[in-house]
Amino acid sequence: MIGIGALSKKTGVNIETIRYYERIKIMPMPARTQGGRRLYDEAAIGRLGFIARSRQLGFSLKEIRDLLSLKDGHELTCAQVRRLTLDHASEVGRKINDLKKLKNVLEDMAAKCSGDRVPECPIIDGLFKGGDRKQTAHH
Amino acid sequence: MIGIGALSKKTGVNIETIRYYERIKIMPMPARTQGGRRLYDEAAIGRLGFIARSRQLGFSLKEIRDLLSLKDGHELTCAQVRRLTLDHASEVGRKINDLKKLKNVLEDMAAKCSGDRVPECPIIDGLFKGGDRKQTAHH
DNA sequence: TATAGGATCTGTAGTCACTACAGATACAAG
DNA sequence: CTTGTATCTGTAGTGACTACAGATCCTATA
Repeated sequence: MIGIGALSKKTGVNIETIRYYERIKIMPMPARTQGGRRLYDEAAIGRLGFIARSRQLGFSLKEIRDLLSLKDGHELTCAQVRRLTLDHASEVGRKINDLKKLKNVLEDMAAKCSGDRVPECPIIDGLFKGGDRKQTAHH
Repeated sequence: MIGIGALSKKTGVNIETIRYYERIKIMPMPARTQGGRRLYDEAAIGRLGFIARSRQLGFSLKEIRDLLSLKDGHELTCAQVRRLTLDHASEVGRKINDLKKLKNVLEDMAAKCSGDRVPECPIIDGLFKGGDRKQTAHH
């Protein structure tokens, strides 16, 4: 049984964030000392670690909730978890491609710029007369 | 002089977002009809297009404000714009690398999963017993 | 000319995943 | 027993929007 500070250190999750997770019910309400401090057991440590690692892998809290519902109530099949993971992976792949294109554009723009103190900046100009294309959803 | 609907169509920026940009003063207050509807001129169309394209390139509204202050008051030198752009590009590069690693982890996890309805899911298990490493800031 | 419908108006609240703060209490070390 | 740190609760702020309610304006058709 450890306190919130120790849990924070163990998992790398901010104290405020741990309390936030409790508030949104992704972490269960922990035991308390007679003085009111939170006390976490092994299960809580494992669960928070799971959440932290999943967040690092870019899963949303909603997705993590789905993942945890498998563990908690066996509501999802393993195949569904696999699907969720692969969907997430290809989403990441799409994001990588978007960002690569983006990086090229930025570097091309910067290459055209001499760095001198000229009244017209090619980067600003380029951004201004770029035509009106549709926006590509990447979030 | 066009209305907000036409401006939205022209730039691909949501009407609500245009009003939001006005509220946070990144777009100037437009002229109005006698009935109170917003009317946008060429300058406004250009400015919103600039903002939209910059957002697509992943610049924050704060960065865009900096960029625009060059155009508005010539407060930034071209060299500073170049710096901003290249910093942003290398930030994007870092993000690409993070995401590539991430994609590998996800795909490795999914590969270990048979897809059968087994009581223990290797993905969930992997996430649970991953050890406690520090979180890498990627935002 | 009346009216139905769309477009637009204002203002506020919700989203996501946190983070920050204020003021009160608990607890451990000297 | 005091001092200092850790934790408590509750609320508000962040960024970049998005959504809604209820009012008003404008236009096209009957």
